[in-house]
This record gives sequence, structure tokens and C-alpha cells, in this order.
Amino acid sequence: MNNSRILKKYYDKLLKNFGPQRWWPGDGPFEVMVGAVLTQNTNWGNVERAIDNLKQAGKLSATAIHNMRTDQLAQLIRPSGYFNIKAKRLKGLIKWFVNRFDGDIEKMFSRDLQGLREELLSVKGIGPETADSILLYAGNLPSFVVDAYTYRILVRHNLMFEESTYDDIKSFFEDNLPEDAAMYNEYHALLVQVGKTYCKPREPSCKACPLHEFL
DNA sequence: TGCCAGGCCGGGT
DNA sequence: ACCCGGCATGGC
Repeated sequence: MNNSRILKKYYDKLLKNFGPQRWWPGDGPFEVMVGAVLTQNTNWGNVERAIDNLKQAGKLSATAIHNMRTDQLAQLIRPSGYFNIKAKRLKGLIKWFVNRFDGDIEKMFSRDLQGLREELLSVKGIGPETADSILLYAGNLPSFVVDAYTYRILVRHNLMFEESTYDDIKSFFEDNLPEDAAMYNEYHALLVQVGKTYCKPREPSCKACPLHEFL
């Protein structure tokens, strides 16, 4: 069975087992963009508290964050961890967003995918996963998101080498699946769910993982 | 309790 | 070009 078939069958099975994950469905692209930074190496529950704080303070907007002092922003996002560095990163992202696109989401996502990705990566504190999360989950653009779980699952099943880069793994999915943002969205979220359930760090393998059936 | 969470940067080899 | 420490809160 070739990689394309493996990935499609695996997707179908995960969707059946876990159901749609509905990541970042309804609170709007700007909030998603903020969440993408806050969730760096951090569990989502903590991120929700930080976002709630921003909402309660009436600061969940580009202009509000743009005009806020970094240390005040840091206090609001404190529950998300790494709050000092994340406050700087968030300010940097919003500054770019305001200066480059007038704080206009529509304008931002009317730019072509690859060009926008390059620009996002040039913002300090925005790495490949955060950039792809923004493109996919805020912009609904077909840019596959790779994370630690994705890497671990593929490596443990010998679908990728340990020394594979982020872009190697991203391409593995994008080259073997139809270019479909809705599917990328679900697929990544499902892989995280599998990772949490079957493929944890510091365990030598994940034999109960449903991917075994296809290999 | 120690380990982990939807990473990324910067400094040292 | 890699490798690694630092960043920090909350949940199990």
C-alpha cells in the first residue's frame, strides 16, 4: 500500500474512532491567530484562560494589543506560561499585522499562501508550526500543520526517519493527500488526539496505536 | 511528585 | 550546521 492510501485510510479510521475534533471552529480568525502563539509548547486549557483574560479586559483586538504595554499584556496572558516571551512575540505579530495589512484579516489572507507563509516566518517568534496553524486554522488555507505528536507517530511507525525536518513531514502529508484545508484541519487535530492517547513521549513505542493496522 | 503541554530563539560548539 | 538551555503556568 502506498503512502497516499495509508494516509487516507488512516484518516478515515481516526475520523470514525474519534469523531470531528472541531478545533478553533467559531471564535474568529483573529482569536485563532492569538491562540496559535499562546499555545506554543503549552496545553490548550491554559491558553483558554489567557484568552478569557484578554476578552474580559476588552483587549482581544489588534488595536488593543498594538497599543498595550508589553508588561501589561504579559500579565493578562500569564496562565499560558512563558508569558514574558509570548507577550513580545504577540506584540511583534500584531505589529506586523497592523503595519502590513492595516489589521485587516481579509487583506492578510488574500495574499497567496506561500508568500504569506514566508512573511509569517520572518516575524520573530513565529516558527513553522505557528505559521501553519495560522494559515490553516485562521485562514482556512491548505497548509498542513506538523507538531511533536505528528513527528513521533510517523517516526515510530517507520514512515519517516528520525532526522526528518519539519518540512519533510509537512510535504509527506501535502504530497500524498488532496489539497483540502478542511481535511488538513481535521487530520492534524486527530493526530494530536492519537498522540495524547497512544503515542506519548518517553514510551518506546505505541503498539495500541490504530495506525499499526495499515503497516 | 515529576513530567508534560497543539515551540521557538539565541548562544555555544 | 547542529545542540541545548531558557522560557513558566496548571493538570494529572
